[in-house]
Amino acid sequence: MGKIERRETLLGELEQAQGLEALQAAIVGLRDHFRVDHMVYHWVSSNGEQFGCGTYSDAWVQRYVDRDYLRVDPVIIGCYQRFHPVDWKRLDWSSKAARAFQAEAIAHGVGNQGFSVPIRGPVGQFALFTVSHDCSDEDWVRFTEENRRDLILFAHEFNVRALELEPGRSPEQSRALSPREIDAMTLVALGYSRAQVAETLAISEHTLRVYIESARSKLGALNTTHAVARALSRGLIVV
Amino acid sequence: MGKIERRETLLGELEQAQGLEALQAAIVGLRDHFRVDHMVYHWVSSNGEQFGCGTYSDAWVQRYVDRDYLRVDPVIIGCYQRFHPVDWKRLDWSSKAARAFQAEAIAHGVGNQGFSVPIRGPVGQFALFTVSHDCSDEDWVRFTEENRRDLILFAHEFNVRALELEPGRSPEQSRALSPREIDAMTLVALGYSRAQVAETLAISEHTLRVYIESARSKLGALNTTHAVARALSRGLIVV
DNA sequence: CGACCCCTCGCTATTTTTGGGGAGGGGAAA
DNA sequence: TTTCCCCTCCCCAAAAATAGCGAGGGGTCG
Repeated sequence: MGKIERRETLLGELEQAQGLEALQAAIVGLRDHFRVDHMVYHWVSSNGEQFGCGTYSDAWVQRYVDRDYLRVDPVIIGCYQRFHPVDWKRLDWSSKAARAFQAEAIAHGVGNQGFSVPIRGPVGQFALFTVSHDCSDEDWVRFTEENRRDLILFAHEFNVRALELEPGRSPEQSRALSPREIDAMTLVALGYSRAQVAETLAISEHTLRVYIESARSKLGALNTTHAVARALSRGLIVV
Repeated sequence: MGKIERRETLLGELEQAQGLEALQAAIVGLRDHFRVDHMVYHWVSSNGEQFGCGTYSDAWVQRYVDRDYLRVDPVIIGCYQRFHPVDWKRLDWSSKAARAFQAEAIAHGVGNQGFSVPIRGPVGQFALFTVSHDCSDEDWVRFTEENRRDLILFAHEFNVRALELEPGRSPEQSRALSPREIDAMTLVALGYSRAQVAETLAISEHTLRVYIESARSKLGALNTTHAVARALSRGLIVV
């Protein structure tokens, strides 16, 4: 069976995958398909909960969690700010903590090469699809050039499956804001004071306050800042 | 030339594409490849600026912008809250405004069927890769099932190109928040008052204030609400 | 070593926001 | 037609956030 056919088969299997175990099985299949040391899908849900599957050793995963390496790992830090899939070599390993982390990772069997695809969800979800391997720089460049597109595709497919696992996320859960409320909240989110917002919208400050309070009660928020946060998280306003 | 080869050729061309004109040319090529009526790539940058390329008529684009249909279009509203690529039929067209919008869109040559792939960037960018066509429901289901993966792949490729067009976006432009600042801003975003946050973090309210002000200045924000909005938009905190 | 950032604490005064009332006209949906 | 929501305006008192000054110990990086 050729490479393309095998890829199609794996994609088909992934589309059928239900639940975390199936994803775990799928990622092992992918690792063998790409002939790399490790493949990991890791995901931070909108409520901060973490979740993942992959082929790293349990010891490494445990250590990673215990020591809160999320805040140290240049792969995470870099990908949080990036949009493109990225080769680990292009990340910032200059800090002392990062280098110590890297050494420890390699000691735990993580390859010296890596490639990660970041993907974001609507309410702050952040997922990382990573492939890691131990080889020379040249071999790695060749590998990533050959497989970049496939990796992106698999990353996306994993995300779709993973999102299904996220509990109780109905898009219509919150009443929409009225146009005026959206205007008001947007300007407030942009840092304008109430007086400025009222002036900008050409309404009295009292009226403005009614909008803000109305939006707050619709969003179930405790105060204006909370309401802005919720409106942003739910995509009701954009700044 | 077979379909797969043609796809590979188009992907190759897209990877070479530089600038908006090249993207526009690429999207026309894609439309012909997929044999659909319209294909559009549309992107809201982190500073709110909009940008797009595609095959909709100028009249429709102009009208869309003039009437601020971004706030009405169920495709935009729905995809903002969603993660998956979505068929237009699954969106909420129940409101009067939405139906009026739909009728007008179809009158302007937009197909009755559509499929959109939402993709998000690290600092609030939001992109939508859309294909639209005029055909029966059955034909459309067949089309989307056949081409879903390819559409996702092209959406991603467009994003990579588009991000290159965004001016002066260095990943390190915004200093990261310190752990304590993240704690503070997160709790503030959750609606806690300063007193409550200080108590929760077991620090004095004065110290807390230092964190908030520090975060605010790092984020270039005008006030706390603004800082929370920016931190959320940039993915520095999650609520 | 010096510079820089992180964490922690303090004071006073002013400005702003919030919470509680109430009121009327217009439009859309049931 | 009635009901509900949207838009607009007003007052007052209490609570909260902001602005300005200050201090010290700890770590990392060049």
